[in-house]
Amino acid sequence: MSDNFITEIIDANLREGLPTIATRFPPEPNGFLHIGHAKSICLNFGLAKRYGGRCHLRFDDTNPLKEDTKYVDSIQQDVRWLGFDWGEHLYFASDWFDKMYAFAHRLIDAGLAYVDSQSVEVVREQRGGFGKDGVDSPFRNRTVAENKALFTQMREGKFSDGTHVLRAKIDMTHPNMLMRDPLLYRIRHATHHRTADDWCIYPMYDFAHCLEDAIEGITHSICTLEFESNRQLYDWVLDAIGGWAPRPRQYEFARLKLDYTVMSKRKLLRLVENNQVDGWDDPRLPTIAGMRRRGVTPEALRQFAELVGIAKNNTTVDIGKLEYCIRQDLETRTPRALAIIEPLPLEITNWPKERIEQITLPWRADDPSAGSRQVAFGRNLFIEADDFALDPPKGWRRLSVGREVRLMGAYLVTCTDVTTDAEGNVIGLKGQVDLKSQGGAAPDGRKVKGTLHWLSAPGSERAEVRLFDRLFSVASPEADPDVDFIEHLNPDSLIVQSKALIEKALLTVDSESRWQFIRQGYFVADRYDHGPDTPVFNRVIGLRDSWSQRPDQGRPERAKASTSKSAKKSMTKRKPADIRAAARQQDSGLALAYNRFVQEHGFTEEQADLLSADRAIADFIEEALSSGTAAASIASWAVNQLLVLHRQSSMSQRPMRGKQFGELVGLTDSNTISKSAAKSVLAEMARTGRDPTLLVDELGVGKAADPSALVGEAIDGLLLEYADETARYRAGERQLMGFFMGQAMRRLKGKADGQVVRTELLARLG
RNA sequence: UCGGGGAUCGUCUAAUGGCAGGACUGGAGACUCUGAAUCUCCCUAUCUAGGUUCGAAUCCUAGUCCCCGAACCA
Repeated sequence: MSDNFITEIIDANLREGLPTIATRFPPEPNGFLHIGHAKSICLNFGLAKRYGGRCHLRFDDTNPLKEDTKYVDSIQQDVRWLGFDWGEHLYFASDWFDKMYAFAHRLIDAGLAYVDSQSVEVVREQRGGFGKDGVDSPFRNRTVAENKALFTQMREGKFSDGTHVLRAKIDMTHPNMLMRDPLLYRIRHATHHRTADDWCIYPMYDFAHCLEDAIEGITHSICTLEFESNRQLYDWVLDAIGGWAPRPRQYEFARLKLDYTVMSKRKLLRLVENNQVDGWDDPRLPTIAGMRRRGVTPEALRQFAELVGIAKNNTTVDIGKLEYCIRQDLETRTPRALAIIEPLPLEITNWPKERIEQITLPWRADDPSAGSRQVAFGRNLFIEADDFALDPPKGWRRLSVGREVRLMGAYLVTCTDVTTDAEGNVIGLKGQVDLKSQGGAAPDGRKVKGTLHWLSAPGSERAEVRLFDRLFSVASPEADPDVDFIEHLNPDSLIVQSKALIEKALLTVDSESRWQFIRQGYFVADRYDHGPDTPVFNRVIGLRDSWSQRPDQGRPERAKASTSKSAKKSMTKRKPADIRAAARQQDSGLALAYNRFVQEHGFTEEQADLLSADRAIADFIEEALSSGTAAASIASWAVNQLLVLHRQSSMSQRPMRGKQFGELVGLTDSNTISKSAAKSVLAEMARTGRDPTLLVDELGVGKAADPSALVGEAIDGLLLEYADETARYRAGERQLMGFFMGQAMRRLKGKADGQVVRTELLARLG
């Protein structure tokens, strides 16, 4: 697995002393896994592998109404097929129901949870909305004893569904809707697929998931972006209970979206239930089971996950990338076989009727160790209907009347005659082979560009071939909210060719064995329907074809102009400027500071605004101003350097004093140190609170007595060491200046001005 | 309307103040007993506007656009 923002976090955690990592893949057993899950599986298991940690497979089975054992089986099968192993770490959320129940009691004891006894509708109503505060439930202040008694009775089955819930006591006016007293437990008299009727109350996701992680010792709980808001609640629950080691943390990445398909369980389910596809493992579906049946390999899927990468951008991956991974993987692993999808008879008129010649063809032309087999050649042959043209276009290399092509591994043939039916369709060809061209080589060395695959009547068998294509005919079937995605189904996503021909050797191959049908594509013997008497092959993916134009040659149709309601209204957030103004309104000290900054010290209004929104900063600046350094310099440095530090950790928490900051800025004003040197001094000063003059000495960044001599010397050395780059620069690669500047500045440790260095560099580079 | 995220080639993804890189797609060519594969070359990007800096995709400010969140779902 390559680096990404999560591996960076893990690297940092490990450096800080975390002994090992544990991740988990936590599907709910209520549907089949799809390629989006594959990305997550590769991430979680891949991380565990990379860092020598572990990855749990955990079924998040907290909702008995939706879940079923049949899904837990299929999910395990899919994960294993993808190539991952959870060892002994197979868990179910339901394994921890007892513990969770006990934790809920602890929350009640701490006064952090209460039993509410209102209807769903009322609870929803009270929650408020975005920008609209919620209101407290009348049951919010029940006593601990009351809550404990009620919750115990809930567990004992004294109440019917929907009469009571356990809620966290947080804040009904919280800006994050999830924090408005979220539900922790609800009553559900339902039989659970594992715990049967042991329970009639079940924990909600936000309460259960973080506890599952904590109980199992998960260190990095990785989920998709839509759970970002849930993180706050995740942390709340774990902190409220406390005492975790390791304490799990949640991180979110962007889930996979693909062109020309849909990924949500709901939409997939609709396709399955409406019989628009043939079950969850229909080869056109992006489900793992479907892709397996389609003939895609786990290696290709893992390679795809790797190529797509892990980030936080909301993106849609070009399905061509998946197709590339599939082709690349199959290219190296499949033997080459002959098959004709739409046969067109070709009679070799100069070949004796009874004569059959066994032609030896290698399974792979590039690898003799792959072996070979014999294919019968005779008078009555078939070629691919597409390989003949009545009226050949420019550049046509295939067959046409009067043209010569090679029948792969056999003979050169010239078409002499064509028969058509009443409608003008070609129904048969006649031709003559050059009998001296056995093996396919021209006796006189003449160039024959076209090479066709072929089969003879006695050397072939009928087979069913299923040609799959993209499920939807547009790139973003979900883009337009006014059009049902079903409307965009590609009518040609499945074409069954029952009169295809395969060479005899393919009759006995195993189900799920994969082949390249030469010049056609990659095919797999169907996992279920294929057998010696009923050969059935699925086309995994066609070969790349730079001759015939794909139907979607041009740019894929991207999302139509999104006219959804949510897109139209511009979401204006509370602006930082407003927050600062509000701070000054609340605190007259800040307002006064603002005025002083502008009137007494000549700050620009923008500078004054930025520096007077927070007491720690405003006071710090006032102190810096007392150092006697020019106010303009202080303002500029404060805005551009100090605020960043302040954001990382408040100035009030730092050992550095305002006076020291003022002095440092003064050192640059007086040209004692360069600005870049001052930045490194500032970093150190902010950390340790030591005096700037001291640090300048210690870090050795004071300006040299004769800077240009020092600079010249350094640059001469540089140009010698980087002769290549120097030559490239002189040849015109001016963007290398940044490289030279970087090297020079590093070497000079800030003893010189950037400006001087640049001038000298320019002079010497010519 | 409130809160949380995100904007880099057509697509996905790097660059953590110092040569905007890689992959897919697309284009051109070479080779070819698969119009495949392989090889070579090429096209194309830092959301906008200001600022700081010798130097900004990266830091500061303002703006624009996109995504997610108000199930007793996960």
